[in-house]
Order: sequence, then structure tokens, then C-alpha cells
Amino acid sequence: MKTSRGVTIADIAVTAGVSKAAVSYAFNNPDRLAEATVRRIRETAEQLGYTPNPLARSMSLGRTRTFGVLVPQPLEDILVNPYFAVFLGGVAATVGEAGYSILLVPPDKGSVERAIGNAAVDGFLTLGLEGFRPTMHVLERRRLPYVMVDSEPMEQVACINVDDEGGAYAAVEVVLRAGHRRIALLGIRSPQRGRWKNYTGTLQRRVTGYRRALESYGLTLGVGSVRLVECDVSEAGGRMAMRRLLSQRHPPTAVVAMSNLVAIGAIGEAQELGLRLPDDLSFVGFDDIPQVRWVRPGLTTIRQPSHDKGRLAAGLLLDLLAGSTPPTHTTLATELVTRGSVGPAPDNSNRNDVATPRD
Amino acid sequence: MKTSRGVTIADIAVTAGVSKAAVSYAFNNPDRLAEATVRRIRETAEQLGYTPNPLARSMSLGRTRTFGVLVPQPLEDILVNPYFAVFLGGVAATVGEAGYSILLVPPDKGSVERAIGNAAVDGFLTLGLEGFRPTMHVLERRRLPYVMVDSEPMEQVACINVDDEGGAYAAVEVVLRAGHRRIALLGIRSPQRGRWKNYTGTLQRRVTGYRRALESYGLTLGVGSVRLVECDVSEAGGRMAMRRLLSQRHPPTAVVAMSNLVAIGAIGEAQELGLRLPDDLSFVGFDDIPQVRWVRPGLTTIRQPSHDKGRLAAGLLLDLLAGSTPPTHTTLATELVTRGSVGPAPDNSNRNDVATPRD
DNA sequence: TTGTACGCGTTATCAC
DNA sequence: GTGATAACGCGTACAA
Repeated sequence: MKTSRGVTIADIAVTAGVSKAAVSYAFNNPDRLAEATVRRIRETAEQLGYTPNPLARSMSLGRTRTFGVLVPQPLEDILVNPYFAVFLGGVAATVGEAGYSILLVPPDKGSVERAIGNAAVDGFLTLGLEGFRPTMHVLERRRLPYVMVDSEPMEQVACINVDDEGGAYAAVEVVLRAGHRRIALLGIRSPQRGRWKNYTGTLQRRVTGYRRALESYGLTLGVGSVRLVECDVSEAGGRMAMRRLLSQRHPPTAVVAMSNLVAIGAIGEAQELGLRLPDDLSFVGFDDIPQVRWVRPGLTTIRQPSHDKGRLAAGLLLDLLAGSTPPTHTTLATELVTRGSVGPAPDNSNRNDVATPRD
Repeated sequence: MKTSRGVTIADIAVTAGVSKAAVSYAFNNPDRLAEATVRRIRETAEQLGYTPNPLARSMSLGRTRTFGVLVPQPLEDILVNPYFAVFLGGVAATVGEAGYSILLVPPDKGSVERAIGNAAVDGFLTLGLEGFRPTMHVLERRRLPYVMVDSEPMEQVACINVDDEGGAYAAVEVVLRAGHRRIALLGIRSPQRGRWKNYTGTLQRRVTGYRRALESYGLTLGVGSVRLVECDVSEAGGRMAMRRLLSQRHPPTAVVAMSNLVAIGAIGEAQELGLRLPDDLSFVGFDDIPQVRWVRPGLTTIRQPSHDKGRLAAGLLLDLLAGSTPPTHTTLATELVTRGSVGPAPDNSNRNDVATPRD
């Protein structure tokens, strides 16, 4: 039982003594009506406190002027990372000009698929999907355009990615060059639970970059003192991982993280445990969150253009919607930003390793 | 001309040889149908690649399961502030459990009112509205429940606020106690363009707190070397303001900002200009963004529970929607967090002021 | 299980 | 040139 049926176009039509169509025209196509009629209709609408029902309008028009941003984790987990805000800012900048809104679409009771089905949007932007097969299937079913960001590039699917492999390669190369051989890679918690050989998309590309860099120095991921540890993408996740790493027999002398947030957490933990940076421990991060410049020592990091990713992805989605473009693939460059968090490997830190550079 | 009319409930009805109603029941009320029928309907739905249209469903049910978060500025401006992400995280935590989504609602071509009209939501959360009268009018028209956060408390309107006045008082008191008399207050760019006597809501409460603290030391805002400067809520805004302040004849010895982001920008600028903290210049911030702990020296700040604001606001909106609660007002406490950014006023810094404490 | 009214605005078609 | 009529979009839910 509804207590207050909102004022509808029909109410105005009756009160003003015109048809529903006239009311609609008075707002959307005033030229078709006599000026006096338009005025009268608008006045009665004003008096009755009429507000068009956006749902009904969307229903008729067949579009919502809303884009869904699909994320694979609960929003409260993702929002802690400024990286997401930067990306979203890029999306918003492009989408806002076109008069579109942004619907945040986290998993519904753990299911990304269910969430897709419930979202009243004109298209989707997906960010960092890992197990993307079933998700894509549902996306295709909805017959809505979508752009995948940070995923595995697929034929006929619009994708925006960055050069993760190159960035990852550069990140590890930095510490290898500095003489480090006991290296911990701080990954991102994934459905694969550490089995990096099963990675896809962004994670896979990064691991490939790591491995290539390691191999050029004769090292192998997972062998000896080079290991990959998955952790929550948060400061706490970095701290926890760091604590575990430092409690081991041969703790790493360098830490390469897939996320600045994780790197900063790890740095905080290391510092609180009395280690000095970069003398005792070196760090490399990944991302370009603006706040990284607040930390001391400066964090050497792989910059990726998150804001541009958002802008481009949103622009591409608008193009797809307009039907003016085929689904394209774009890969943006990453860039090594050198600051103070990487130093030479401590003396004698490599006594357990025989690896030497090949090149 | 549509190229691909999506599969609808009617298509399935025809193919499966049943009525539309049966199809609907097969998904939402299977017990009313024979098992075999349900199975047959679901199978044909599967084969045809049916996806329910969320718009049509919302239309029927009269609810969208979406909340709109109304912000008074373009999203890309607001998203740079981690404060917003924290707030949104609180909203998401509460709203997600209830199966609701979040629609971000920035001004549409500069108009908050237009944006309200276009949003297909069940209710609104507003954040930091300044010129709120016309906005409220439009909100009321839509006859949707809404909760105002960081605004001027109004009768019959659900509001969540923090003790801005107390927080502001404490912020200024800290630097007054430390002997500072040349104090710059870094405000937030508002439609009032610096005329703080016209402030309402959060800004008004903060200025009131500032003034009360100043008065207890015989100082007056806007007189002598105590001034309020509005600036963009961003690091750049803080930097710009700081640069201007330091170029004046009698630069401040203490800076009290309404935002940590602004404070950090100002600190960065001051440091780059060769000033040492807190010896040459003291700073106090406002907010509780997590990343504030990354800056050195530690920023003394007024902590406000942004995450809780989001949680409570969303919870209140859910209650309003359920009709189980009247619109209530809640004020959360603020708290002074002392770190290293406030030091004693430099000697002879007060030679231009005669003010002394009264109490 | 079915038929059908309903929610609400848009727009093509038709009449004056 | 003005305005009305009615179909449409798509699922839901009540009466039969």
C-alpha cells in the first residue's frame, strides 16, 4: 500500500485539461505546442509538484545514461586504495561531460554475475576481473557494451591495459641491478591463492615480467630466496606480509610490490621493526597514487596512468554506445620512477645464492 | 532502429508455450508452478539467453535498490580527497549488506537539482551541501527519503553531522596555547567566496569554533593577523594558499586547515620554501584520512569519523525507507590527535599583536 | 496457470 | 499548427 503516489504526467494532464502527450511535449518538445498551452502545463506541473520519474523515462527511451563500474570485490575493500579513486576520477571526468552517471557495481552476495544482472546501466566498465570467463558470459548476455580494464585481452572485447609486463620487469630489474638476490614479490590476493602459474590478465603479465627479469639474472621465481607472496591490497596486508617475511630464516633484502598501498604498509612495518631504508631493505612499488609522495624515503615505483585508464575506458565505452567504433585494445605505457627506497644490497646478503647476471 | 531487441519474458512465454506470468513465476515464485513447468521455462530462458531487464523490474516493483550519493562538485574534484573514499566505504559497507548499490550523483551541467531529477534511486545521501535550500526543495518534491551529511540540521530532515564547532575550537586552541598569534585558517572554497559570515552548516560551525577559540584569547577573526583563506580542497589548493600567505608582510606562524589534504599541500609548499616544521611554522589539519600517517612530521589533526558517518547515514536511510524511523539528527564526536606538527611560536613573532589570553 | 491491469513517460499516427 | 489517441517498453501480481 502506497501512502503517497507521486505526481505523474497523467495528474497534470487531467488538471490542465490536456492529454498526457501534451504534458510530455511541454517539457521535451515545446515547439509542437502553443506557447500558452506550454505555459499552462508547466504551471500546473509546478503547482502539483511534479517530478518526472527517471525510471519511466529510461524505460521509454531505452537508456539510463548511467555506466556501471564493475569491481570484483566489496566496495569497502576497494575504496581503501587511492588507486581506485584516481581511476574513477578519470572515468568521471569523461563520463560527466557526456551527462552520464556512475553506478558502482560490487559483487552481489559474492556474485559478480548477479550484480551485473541487477544493474540498470547502458554499459559496463570492468576493473581487474580475474576469473573473467563466466562474468564475460553474463555481460554478453545483457547485450550491453562493455570495456574491460586490467584484464586479459580478448578478441572482440574492448580492453584497456597498461604494460604490466614491462613495468614488472623494470621493477625487479632495479633491485637486481642494485645487487639484491633475496627478493620478495608482494602480489595481490587472487582466487588462485598463490598459484601464480594459473594467473591470467594483469597478474599474469606482471608475473611474466618478474620472471623474465629474474631469469636474465639466472634466478627463478619460487626457487631459493625469490618468492611471491599474495596479500590483501591494503596497508594492513603489506604489514602482515612483511612481518611474516622478516620472521623467516633468510629474509629478503628487497621487496617488490604490485601495489603502492602494500609497499607502504610493508615499509611501515619494516621501519617499526627497526630496519632502516634503504640500507637494510629496499622497496619498489607499483601504481601512481598521488599520496605516495608523502612517504619518506621516497618510494621507487612503477607509475601507471590510472587516471588515463579511466578516461580512455569511459571514452571507449561512449564510442561503443554510439556505435562509431569497433572494440579496440589499448595498452598504455608504464614508467619507472626512481626515488630513495632502493639501495645496494647489504654485504654478504647473497651468501645463499650462486646466481650472477648473465648479460 | 534497434538491431538486437533483447530477449524478453514474452519471447520465452511464446517459445515455452506458457504465459508471461508463468515465466515470471518460474523465476520469482517457483512454488506456484509445477516443477516440470519451471524446468521447461528455465531451460528455454537459458537457450534464448534471457536476462531480466532490471529497469522493467524496478518499474514494476517501485524500487531500484540503489541509493544516490549526492555531491556538490564534479566527481573528479571530490575523488582526489581520500576523505570521500572513506565516507563512501562506510556507506558501501552498510548498503552492500542490504543488497543496495551506490549511484554517484554529481551536479549535472553545474546543477545539483537537475542531477537529482535524473537519478533513478530509492533515496539520497547528500554530502556537504552548502546552498541547500533549492536542493532540499527538489529533494522533497521527489518524495524520496534522504539523509543529509555535513549540512545545516533541519527540522524533519534526517541529518548526520560531527561536532565541527568543538573540533574547530580545539584545533585553534592548540596553536593558541603554543603561543601563536599570527594564525591563518585555511577554509574550503565555497559559494560564499570567502564571506564567512554567510556560511551555513559545516563551514559555519567550524568558523564559529574558530572564532570562539580566538575570542577566548582576545583575538578576532579577520582582524590583525588572523585571517581565513578559502582554497580548493586539494594539495594544490593548500600549496597555492601557502605560497600567498608566505609572501605577505607578516606571514602566519601557525596554519589551521579545514582539510588534511589542504594542510598537507601547505606543508609541502612550506617545506620546499625552506621552512622547518614545527620550528618555523605549525600546522593543524582536519579529517581522518588514513594516509595522513604517511607524512612527516606527523600532522596534528582533528579526527572525525568519516567512515562512521557513511555507515550511520546509510543505515538511517535504510531505516527511513523501511518506514521504521522518524528523521533523526545525529552528531558524532571529533577528537584532537596530537602529533608533531605543532610547536611553540617563534620568538618575537607576536610583536605586532597585543592579545593575551583572558582565562 | 492464465489473462490482464498496472507503473509512467515517449512518440508515431491521426484528426481538426 | 495544435492537440489527442494509443501503442510501446518489460516485468509484476491480482483476479479468475
